[in-house]
Amino acid sequence: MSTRYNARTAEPKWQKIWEERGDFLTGGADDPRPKYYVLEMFPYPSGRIHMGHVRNYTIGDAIARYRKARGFNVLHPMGWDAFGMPAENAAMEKGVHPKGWTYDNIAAMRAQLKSIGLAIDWSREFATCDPEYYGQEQALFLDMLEAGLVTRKKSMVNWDPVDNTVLANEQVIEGRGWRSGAIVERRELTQWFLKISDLADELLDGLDTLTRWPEKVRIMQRNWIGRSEGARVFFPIEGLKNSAEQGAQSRSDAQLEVFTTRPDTLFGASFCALSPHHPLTQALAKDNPALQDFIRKCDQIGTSEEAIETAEKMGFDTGLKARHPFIEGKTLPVYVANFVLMEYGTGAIFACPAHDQRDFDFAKKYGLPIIPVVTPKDRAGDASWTDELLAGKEAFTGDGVAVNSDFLNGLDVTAAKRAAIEKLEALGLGEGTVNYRLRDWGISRQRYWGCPIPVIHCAKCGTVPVPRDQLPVTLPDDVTFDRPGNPLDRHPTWKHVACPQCGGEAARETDTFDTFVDSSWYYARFTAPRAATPTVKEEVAHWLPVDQYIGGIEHAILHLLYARFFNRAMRKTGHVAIDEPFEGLFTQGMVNHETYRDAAGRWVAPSDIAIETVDGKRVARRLDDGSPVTIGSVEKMSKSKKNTVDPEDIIAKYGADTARWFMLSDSPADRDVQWTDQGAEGAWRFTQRLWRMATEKPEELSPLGAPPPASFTEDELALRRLAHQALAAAGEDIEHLRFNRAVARVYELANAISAFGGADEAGKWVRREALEILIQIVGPMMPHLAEECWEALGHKTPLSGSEWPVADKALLVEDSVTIAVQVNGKRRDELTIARDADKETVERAALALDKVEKAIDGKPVRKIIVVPGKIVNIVV
RNA sequence: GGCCCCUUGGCGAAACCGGUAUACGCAGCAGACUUAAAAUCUGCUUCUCGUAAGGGAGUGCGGGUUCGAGUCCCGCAGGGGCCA
Repeated sequence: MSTRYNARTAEPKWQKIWEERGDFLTGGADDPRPKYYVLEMFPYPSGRIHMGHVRNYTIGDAIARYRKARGFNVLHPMGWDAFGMPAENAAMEKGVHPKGWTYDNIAAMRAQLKSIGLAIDWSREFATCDPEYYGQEQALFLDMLEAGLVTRKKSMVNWDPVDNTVLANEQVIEGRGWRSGAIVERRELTQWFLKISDLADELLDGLDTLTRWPEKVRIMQRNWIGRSEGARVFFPIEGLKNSAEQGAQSRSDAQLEVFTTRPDTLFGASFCALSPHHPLTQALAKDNPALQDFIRKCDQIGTSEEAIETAEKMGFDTGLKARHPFIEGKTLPVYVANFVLMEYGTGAIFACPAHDQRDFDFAKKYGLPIIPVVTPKDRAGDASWTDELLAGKEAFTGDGVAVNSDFLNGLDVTAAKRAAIEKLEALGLGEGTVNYRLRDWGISRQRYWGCPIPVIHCAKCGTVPVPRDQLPVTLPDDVTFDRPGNPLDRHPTWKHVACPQCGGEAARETDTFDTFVDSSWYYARFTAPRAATPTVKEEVAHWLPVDQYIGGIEHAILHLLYARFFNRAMRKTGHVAIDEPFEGLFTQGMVNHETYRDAAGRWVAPSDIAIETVDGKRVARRLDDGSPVTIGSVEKMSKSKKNTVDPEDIIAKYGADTARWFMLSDSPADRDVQWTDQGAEGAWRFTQRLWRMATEKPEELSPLGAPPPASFTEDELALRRLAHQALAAAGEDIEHLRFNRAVARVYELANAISAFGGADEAGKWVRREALEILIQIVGPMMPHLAEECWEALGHKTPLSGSEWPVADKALLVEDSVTIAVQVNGKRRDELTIARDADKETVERAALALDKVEKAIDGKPVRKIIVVPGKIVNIVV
């Protein structure tokens, strides 16, 4: 019965059986099995899955199936990150309603995901745009508002003039909006914020507990939080003209408050600088057109730190003088400078040009003094060093010894910082403090397709939360997208409501949440997706944290930091009982593909070309007109470069299992993988080979359930050992997401079974044992094919309902081992010897080898190192 | 510029705690089967000297530690990521 394996009929067949059996429905809280929660980052419903999804969900699926077979009660849900701008863009471009567009896309993508054969509990599915979900999100927000975790404040925002919305700093890439690509502008708006910076230390310390996270991600988050210890220093100001300007000070009696990470360099200070948005700057600008002009110029640079960093340093001398806290009678000029950020520290700095690059550049440009106060340790007392510094282009920012610094002289940087802070505190002119790069999370978006912020603005009562019994605040359906701006704001009736407190005329908040809010708690909602409260105590206690979270590295900072914060905020408001939501994190690599361009330099899709090998070189041509195509570099699959491969085409041609197998073979899951036709062909060939092995010669297999034979030959024992070793190793590999190694084990075992000759009863029994183990290992990775083979072998219970086999420990260790024999660290021969042979026996056997004797060449043996089971090294 | 990571055959890669480098796959070559092709099966495939037996070199480059280094340490080069 050597027919071809037909994925097109087998895959839907098993998908139906799994669904009917309810194999992947999660067991209740009373389920005696240990819990295992595996979650992949839920997709945005763009309408079509791409290869990145296939990789992400195949990895999670293999884990889920393996854990289930190992006796865990597995929670493996799926949902949709369904709010966001593409739906509104579609509305503007194609005139379809965001809601219809989104739910249609969800239906299409759900069908595609199902065709991959994922072991998902679809009964828990939800979309973030379901009112049942976002209503609970509004309830969470009100709780956080009450708990003081939310604030509303004026702030400078990144305004995207094309999308007409506020962007988070992380959404600004190289000064442009991450979606529209428009150059971002600065604007001041009143916004809702979640107070993530209040939890900066908690979030930082928590990173140390995340031992099952990639070190890389933890480092990125640590840098993002950017904790820096330093000092606040108060510089008394001279030359203020009127009290209005004094009133604008951050401290009374005309002091300028400055944050610095280098209080040890105070003696090298040569000027102070204010941000263009500092209150004092604003006050001074009121009757100073030149300064107003200067501020405008600064704003044109953009808001990103990078843009500000790379822009030419510009300054405006205010004419004010700041008194040096340590040096009696010394004053520093006060500038407004474009490189000082209002959002970092206090929006004002003192500058020490010798030891800060930006200050250095600025001082050179405006001819301000450069006073070195730290010298490198090996140049201490070397006068020429100062000349070199002044002549050069670079500030000295390293560690060294303090000089020209009065009471600090001779101290290293760390000690000098401490001493400077102590002195400032004694003088009442400053104090040690901690500053963070992390800023509060602005969550207001001027968009329609998002979760409405559940507050009402009343002229009399101020900002009033929407009463709980009026939740959810749902989006109106009758909106138009014919104009830019927020449709909620211009809706004729939606925003007009009575104030819940005084009953007077009031207006709803028309901003909606940043979609990162939606994705910050969906993992918790999956534990009780239909509950009338955001979470259910028993369910979150049972299921959280997520045991294994899987997604792209691109979310290393944004999503993962927000979710960690949100989870803490949920804990403080009584919705969850743990700090860290994701115990294990795995970041999978991207799917790449070669790129192709035609003679005119236009990108050409892989499906439009044919590749042949001519004289050992790969040559590509267009399929339609045969014109030559240049083969370019391998890059991340993207629509713009047209180097995508549609999963649907692959599934139609080879079946889902082939695509899954390809995704798990070869490259480690955390590295990028290159999609190639040959690789896909290879994966497909293996599916056929496995099917042949399971079906071709049933007469060479013992009947199902036949009793084990009394004894085995050496060959039989060898195959049994290999099978059980592969089983044990592959289990370990899958547990640690090392699928490429598990795949290699599968090939090894398959090769051994094919080469196995045993034809007697014992041989048939061993062949069946090995084959069944092979198919069970393959099960989590190519589930449909494995089921089909399993059934062909006579099993009545599907693999989806079968337990993972237990490897026989006695078969995992060999009786004899082959070890290498080295002479002076150089391998000369190998030696097969009993595993438990003692040192002396091994030494004697090693010395008796001809090649070893020859290599020793009569020289005296000085030492023999024996590592049991590994190696012998003879030193002569 | 700072922080972090990576570099192993023609290619993707493996090598667990410092112990036989290149498992497994892809591509390639040779052969079997076939009228022929596809499919399948068998063998070869790090480089180098040699007909062979056998020898030598070899994990980006240069050093070091060690009986022994792809693995640890120092320096350099190239590539990538994040933050600037």
